[in-house]
Amino acid sequence: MMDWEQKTLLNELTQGRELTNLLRKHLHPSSSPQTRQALLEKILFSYEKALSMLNCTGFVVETKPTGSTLESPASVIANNSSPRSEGSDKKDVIKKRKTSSGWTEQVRVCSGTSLEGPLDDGYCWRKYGQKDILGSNFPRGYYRCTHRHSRGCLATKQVQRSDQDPSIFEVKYRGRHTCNQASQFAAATPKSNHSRQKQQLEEKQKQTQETFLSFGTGLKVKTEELDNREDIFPSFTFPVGSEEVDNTGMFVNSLMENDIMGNLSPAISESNYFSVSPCHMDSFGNLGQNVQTSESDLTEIISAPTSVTNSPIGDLDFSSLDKLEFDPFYNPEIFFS
DNA sequence: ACAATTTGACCCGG
DNA sequence: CCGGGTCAAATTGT
Repeated sequence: MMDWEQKTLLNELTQGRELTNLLRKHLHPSSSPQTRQALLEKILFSYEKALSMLNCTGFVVETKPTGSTLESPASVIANNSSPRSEGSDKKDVIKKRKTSSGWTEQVRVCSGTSLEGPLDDGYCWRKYGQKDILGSNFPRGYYRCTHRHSRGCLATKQVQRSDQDPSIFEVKYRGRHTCNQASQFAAATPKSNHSRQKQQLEEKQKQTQETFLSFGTGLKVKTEELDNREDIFPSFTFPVGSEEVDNTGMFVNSLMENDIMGNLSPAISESNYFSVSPCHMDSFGNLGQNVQTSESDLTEIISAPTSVTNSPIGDLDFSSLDKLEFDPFYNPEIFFS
């Protein structure tokens, strides 16, 4: 069977096509412009994601002129492509990934004296590894988005404590979170939907609150950007981030240079739909099969693994979602080829 | 019981 | 061959 990424990719492209077809249908003047707009956004998102998967090195989405261009070689991080385990597949596809992909950004965070509760960026991370790095005294932790498999979220990060100043943690992000979903409707279970939404809200509040808190306490934050051009995604991807470092019980958090409160500025044209949103959301995203043995993600999978129907990432949370109503189209109905 | 982390093995590029 | 990244079985946590 194809590996997970391939499948996700396929889903993405397929979805893109279907959405485009839908858009064509809705080209009639009778359709609302909002609908069209929504479809458009989705399509673009699909493209974006697909491209990012294919080309981890350099998809640039016309971002703001951050100016700073880091020439630093940036750590080279190879892409995983689930190597072993499926010895069955032969020559096939996409194995040619650029290994020198850059990290979306590097953030150095110094947590002040006070370490409050799990300051977290609203994303759910799952640690999948830790390694001692030769030059360093402290190990490096590897995290990936909890919803990697269930929603195809490719976000990843590394956290490493600084040698010089142990209170500083360097956090590198890679990939963008695609686990954000709106779907106030959708939801297979309307009942739990409510509580979930509530949760979500709370999360958000907590988050902001905490963030502010930490600022108040004099958190020192420094960020640097790795060479822009190589960025898979522009910096607005991670408005606010934070991390907790296991054993030590310490926390780090990171933010982007100029925007502290998710105040994603300028040039982000229409990208604001990447608003920070917590990870607990309902979803119906799925990712069929080949999830096989792998962990708990299974529990999140709701719909049938039968095909490429649903997008693993589900919808995006376009800022204006509540207004729009493209829900109807998002049904798996056809979605296939 | 399930979900997340730990940790050594494995893989891959340089 | 080595170092860094990821996997996955075992372990720990909830």
